[in-house]
Amino acid sequence: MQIADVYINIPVKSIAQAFSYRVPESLEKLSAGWRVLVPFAGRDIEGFIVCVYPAEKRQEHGCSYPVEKLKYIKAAVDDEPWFSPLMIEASRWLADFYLCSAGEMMRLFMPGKSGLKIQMQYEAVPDMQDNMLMMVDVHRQAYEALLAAGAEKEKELRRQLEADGNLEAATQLDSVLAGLLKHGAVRRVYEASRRSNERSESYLSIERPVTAEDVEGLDKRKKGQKRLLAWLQDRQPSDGQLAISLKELQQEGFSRALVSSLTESGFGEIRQRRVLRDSYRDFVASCKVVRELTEEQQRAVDAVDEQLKSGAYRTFLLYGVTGSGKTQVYIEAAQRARELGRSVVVLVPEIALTGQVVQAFKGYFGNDIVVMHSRLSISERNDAILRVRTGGARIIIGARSALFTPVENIGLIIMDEEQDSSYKQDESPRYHARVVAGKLAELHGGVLLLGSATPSLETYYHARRGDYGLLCMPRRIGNRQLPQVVSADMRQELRLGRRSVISLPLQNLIADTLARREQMILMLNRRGFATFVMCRSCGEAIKCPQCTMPLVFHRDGRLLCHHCDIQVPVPDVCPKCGSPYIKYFGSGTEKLEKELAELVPEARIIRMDRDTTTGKFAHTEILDRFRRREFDILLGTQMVAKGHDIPNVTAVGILSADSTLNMPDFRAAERVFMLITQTAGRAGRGEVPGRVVVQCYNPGHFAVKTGIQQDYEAFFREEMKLRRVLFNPPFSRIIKLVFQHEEEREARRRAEKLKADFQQEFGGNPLQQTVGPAPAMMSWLRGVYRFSLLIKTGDIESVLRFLRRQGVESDMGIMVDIDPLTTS
DNA sequence: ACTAAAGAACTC
DNA sequence: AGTTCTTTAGTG
Repeated sequence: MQIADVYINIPVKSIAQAFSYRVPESLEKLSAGWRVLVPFAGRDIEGFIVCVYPAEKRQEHGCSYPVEKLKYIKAAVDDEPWFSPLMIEASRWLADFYLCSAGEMMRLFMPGKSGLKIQMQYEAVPDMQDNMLMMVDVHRQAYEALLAAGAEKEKELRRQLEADGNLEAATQLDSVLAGLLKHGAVRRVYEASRRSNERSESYLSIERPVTAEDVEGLDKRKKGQKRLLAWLQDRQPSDGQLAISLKELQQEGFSRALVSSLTESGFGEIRQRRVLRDSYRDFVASCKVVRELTEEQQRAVDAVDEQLKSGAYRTFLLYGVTGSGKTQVYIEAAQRARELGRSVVVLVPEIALTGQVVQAFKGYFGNDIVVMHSRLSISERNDAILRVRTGGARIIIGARSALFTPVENIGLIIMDEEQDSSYKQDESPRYHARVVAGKLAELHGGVLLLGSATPSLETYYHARRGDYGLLCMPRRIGNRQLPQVVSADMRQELRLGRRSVISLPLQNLIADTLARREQMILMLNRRGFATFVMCRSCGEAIKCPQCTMPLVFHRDGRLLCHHCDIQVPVPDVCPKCGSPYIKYFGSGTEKLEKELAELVPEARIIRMDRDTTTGKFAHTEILDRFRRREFDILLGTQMVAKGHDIPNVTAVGILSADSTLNMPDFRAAERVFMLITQTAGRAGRGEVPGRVVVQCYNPGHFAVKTGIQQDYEAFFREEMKLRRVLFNPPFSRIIKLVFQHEEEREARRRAEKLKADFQQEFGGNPLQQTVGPAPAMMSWLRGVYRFSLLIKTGDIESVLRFLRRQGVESDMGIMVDIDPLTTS
């Protein structure tokens, strides 16, 4: 008798452990990595097998639960294991590190949260007609309907009862079913179906070569068929086997009816085949294949190549200024990995940037490419996985979730713009793609290549220490100049009585750029119209009812919470004091758009922020239209600053470069520096040198200054001094714990308790510090008070052990964030 | 004395 | 999370 240890696919901390099941003889093929259907707590649910062993070895696997009491696995979900042993190992390690369950990590390796759709149905137990309960009409009607139908979902049963005219039974179906269940006249059954839906297409198949005689031999009246057959003869592949989809034939002007009549004349037949959806299939290469590398590029590629050949894991930082040709290095490195028969994962920070990388890679790798990100439908992702598994594509391009493509033998993981904050997942499990990529590369014996012009402090620190290989590319290709950046002091603007969002220097730049018929980008890092709405009588800002964050006014008249997407009607009077004096403050992209339209009515303006980029390709579409010069000005949130390369853009305006500088967060300066350099880097990608205006309130701050000078090294030196003094990363690592409880006092008390235990354990050790507890970012969220406690540590392993001992892992009231992006 | 609702415990 | 077991409040 075989026993399987199974993780249940429910993201709940309290059942984050393996449960054992007996493997039925019919399913003896099962091993670690299979997805299965198991009975659990009175229902059926999906689980992942992590281990299979004979019943006699039960003791060794650490549990004395009697074997006879174990339930049987019901079924397998797929025809093969879904998770490789390596994926399970990676999940285990990551779960240990991020203090979540291994099952929760494993879920990330599949598209959607589960592979099964499980629905509850009701089934009548036969021969219960004489039950006392059946004296009541409604019960009898429901029972008989179920008896006639077999098993049915509640919805279907209700519809059935309505159709039969048993309206009373239909309306009280809930309690009727509860009664029937209790008396054993009805039982619940669970129907599981696979979640992926496969798409197929019809195609014309002709298995023997079409000859000129065939075409001639057709009846003279069959003109259309003759034309089609002749066309097919031209398109004939060397082996003579034709298989062309009806859709393609239709596009060539051959109707379905015509194709059928051709088959009736004895040529081929119409068949069905599965198609693997790929919305990026028709992307064309954006540039011609370049073989010549600069000396710097060549050195970088050689270093990666040598490491790849050694088969040992190592991380490299490709530290190259904007325009130094990092993409070419990625392509060459990927080529080397593919030559060794290994898979490649290419990560970009934003889904919208995948298209661009696909275009860059297409010319070199053709259909060896597959795209993977969360905006693809689950079915599309399943198709992509199948393409990887059947060997059709081994270069995976996508956003952070692409890391979890179930793929074998990864030789190279590339993370472009590695400093980008979107590499951190902001919901549980709160992983950082850099950490996951590092672990995967280590387990696969591969190379992790981090690329950036302005690396995160952590990464650059490790590269300088020699933990990572450092590959520098300080020169721009063709020695193109860096853009000229000037600041506009918004305090002075105000002193001169100028209250517009757009400063005079920026107005001049806009006018000049338009006059020269060049394009420009404006970045304002807040969407909406007015960023907060306040009562002028009592000073109260209108807040989100769920999370108490201030609401943002949008031009279409909606009040939105940018955190939980809740929509609230705009009040006529203050909800607190009843005063009608409600005023709108702050400016977002919508207001900028309006002011800009008034300032330069002749300019063609397009806005890009989360409100205008809802669709899968909305983002690419806006950029493409801008690239085609349908617009003069692209304005938007920081998404306009990320990675794309538009040659005719010669000017950039950053509207609020340092608005987040005073946030109580140790990364505030880093964020401001990155924002300025990244955005400024959009200017002057073509022949004309770029010009940039940075509007700010703190032109003297070193992050603003070094940002304007685009001097990463200077910023790094200055910021590292502060980080060292304050024991902040990279000199320490931070763990954020958020304690949540309905009672404010209890939330605080539990935070204090953990802090006391921590000090008991590590007290006096200068490398083990706590900060707080303090009210968390959203101190009240959906009826729950939140307090956060920070741990700064020089020895994260021992802290993780301590937290595990404290039961943090399985405590629903504590949210853990390792290496959080913000500390507030 | 019995039923419905609310809360806690448990899930191989 | 969802089911079932346990306790408690509610009813005539």
